Formats: sequence, structure tokens, C-alpha cells
Amino acid sequence: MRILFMGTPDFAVPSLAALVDAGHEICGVFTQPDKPKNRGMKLQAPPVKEFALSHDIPVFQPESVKDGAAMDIIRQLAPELIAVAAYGRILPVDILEYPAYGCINVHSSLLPKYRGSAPIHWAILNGDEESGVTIMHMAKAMDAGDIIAQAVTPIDPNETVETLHDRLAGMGAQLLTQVVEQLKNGTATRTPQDESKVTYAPMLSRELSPLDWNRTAKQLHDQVRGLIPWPATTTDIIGDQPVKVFQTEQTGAKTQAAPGTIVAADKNGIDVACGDGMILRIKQLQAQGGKRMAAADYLRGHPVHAG
RNA sequence: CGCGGAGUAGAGCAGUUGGUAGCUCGUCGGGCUCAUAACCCGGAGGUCGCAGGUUCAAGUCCUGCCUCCGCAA
Repeated sequence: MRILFMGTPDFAVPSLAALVDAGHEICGVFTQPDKPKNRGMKLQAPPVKEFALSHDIPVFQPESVKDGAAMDIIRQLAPELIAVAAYGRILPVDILEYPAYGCINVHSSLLPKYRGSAPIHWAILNGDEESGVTIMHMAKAMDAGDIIAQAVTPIDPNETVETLHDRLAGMGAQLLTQVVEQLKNGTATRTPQDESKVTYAPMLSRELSPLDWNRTAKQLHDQVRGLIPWPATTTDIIGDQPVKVFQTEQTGAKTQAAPGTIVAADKNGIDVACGDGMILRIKQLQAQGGKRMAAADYLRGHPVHAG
């Protein structure tokens, strides 16, 4: 099938790769413009662009998809289907209605749950026990289109966004190729979303970082693994400056100490009292100007005393 | 030229006003102990990121470069 692919970050690369491997004709790739990023503000190409260029697929990086220019490009490419995965732009109706097979999207949640930009993070932040991917038709409203297919995966209580992200990216890619076949054969189904069950997964910000030790150990643990690798969690109870907390463990031990109290600091980690009287052990952290390191390593050069 | 922090023993850190480098852990050897990740004694291990410069003398001051990290996006 003649497909136009739209996507930007790492999450989208497996989907594009899967379509290529399946032998489809990728007539072009839309991805966001290179943007100044990181230290030095150097221009950085999106992962999808890197992949496309290395496979000799034409790349288009319009600043806007709402002016006529983008539509003109699409007419020239004449795709039968547009497949989107984390493109990061809202497509206007004229584009949505152009392809004969329509526009389909790979979304990293079990819609209608977690519409929006950070579904993977919020699934973990909320302590969900399962997640998944959805392939749906695209509608005017964001992530509101009819569902074609879904795949479910359990969330391990200790895994982080990074591993779930990679797993869902792979699942999404596989499901996408299946759906394309179904569309081709005319066997694809479409199920409207249950609007009464819609929830949203808003963008993340550093405001989510500070750990409030009055929360339960599990909630804090979920917060830590749900904000990896960015914006990560922070706390100011260790040392003079706030430190980032990258890995924690629920020890199951109880304490009478007030929430936020360091009850132990040794080679096993830094044990902190939480709001529910349980202990959360900090295993990995990062001081300002330093690298991520095991709590035990940190303690060698930064004496931390219990109490 | 977006802003800022950092590169010192295997790991994490100190090093004040420039005078041949210390701490904790680890490691090696020995001792104590029923035993131990505990305790005691002793040892090894560093061209102080790289290259120049100032100086009688630089980890410590100056210049350039490399690498890492945070902010910001």
C-alpha cells in the first residue's frame, strides 16, 4: 500500500520500520522541523527523520500542517493511507479526509483512557496494572477517533516509563502492520470510543517532580518510575541542595517516624518514612552537577545521617 | 556564540591565603570471633581531564581544548 507516514520521536520509529519491512511503499515522511535542543542549542533532527533519510524516504518538515502547503505536498504524494505515530501536530480535516483508506494513529494507551501527550507516564504515575496500544481512525478531536484494534500488556510494579515505552512502541508497530492489512482486505472493524470513560494524560512538567513524603510509599514509588527519564523526581531532604531521585524500592518495613524522616542511610540505600508509615528506599539518585549514581556511592562522599 | 556546574587513587568526595595530596568505602595481608556486610592492625593504589603559560614552587593563578552534568527548549 502507498502510505504517508507522520511521526517524530523514538516511539514512532519502530512503526515506520515495520511498515517498511512489510513491503509497503512509503511515499514520504512528515516529521517536525529540526529544533535547537540541549546544551549549546544545536539543531537536532528527530529520530524519525534520521531513520527515513537512511532508508531513502523523502522527508518533509513543514512548520505548519494547517496552511495549504502541507496539503499540496500530500496531493503530490497521493497516499492511499496516512499512518501517524506521535507526530505532535493536529491535522486539519482536509488532510484527514484525503486518503482513500483514511488516517490512522498509533496511540500508547488503551483508549478512551489517557487521551493526550503523555499516556505512558500517566499509566505508571497512577499505578495502573496494565497498559497497551490502540490503533484508531483519526478524528477532529485529539485521540477521539474510532478504535480499530488494541493490544494489552501488563505493567510490572517496578518497571519504569523507559521499558514500558519501548515495549509499547514495538507492540504498536506490530499492530499497525496488522491493521494496514485489515484495511486492505476490508476486514478492519471500527468501534466508537465510550465517551463516558475518557480520561486525559496531559503533558509533563517539572512541577510534578517534588516528592511529597506525606504520600504513600507506593504513590511515591509510582511517581519515581513514572517520571523517568524526564522530568524525574526531586527531594530536598538529602543534603543541602535538592537531588533527583531515579530509583526507589518499597521495602515493606514500617516506621513510626514522621513522613520525610531519613530512618537509615547505608550501603543498601536511603530509607525514608512516608505518609502511610511505610518506608521507601532510595536506591539511585543524582546530585547537582553530578551523574546518576547508586545511593551507596553517593553516601561515600556525602555523609547522610539517620534522623 | 543561550545560562550555569563539574572533571583529584577502583567508587564517592575534601584540599583553606599557591609550597611535592587527604577522607570514607572498596581492595590486599594479618588479627579477634562460633560467626559476620562487625571490630582492630598494616599495605598497595593518583603523571590531580589534556596542552601551554606565570612562578623559586601550581591540584591550587592565567589561556586554549576535550568530556560529563543541570537549567532552558
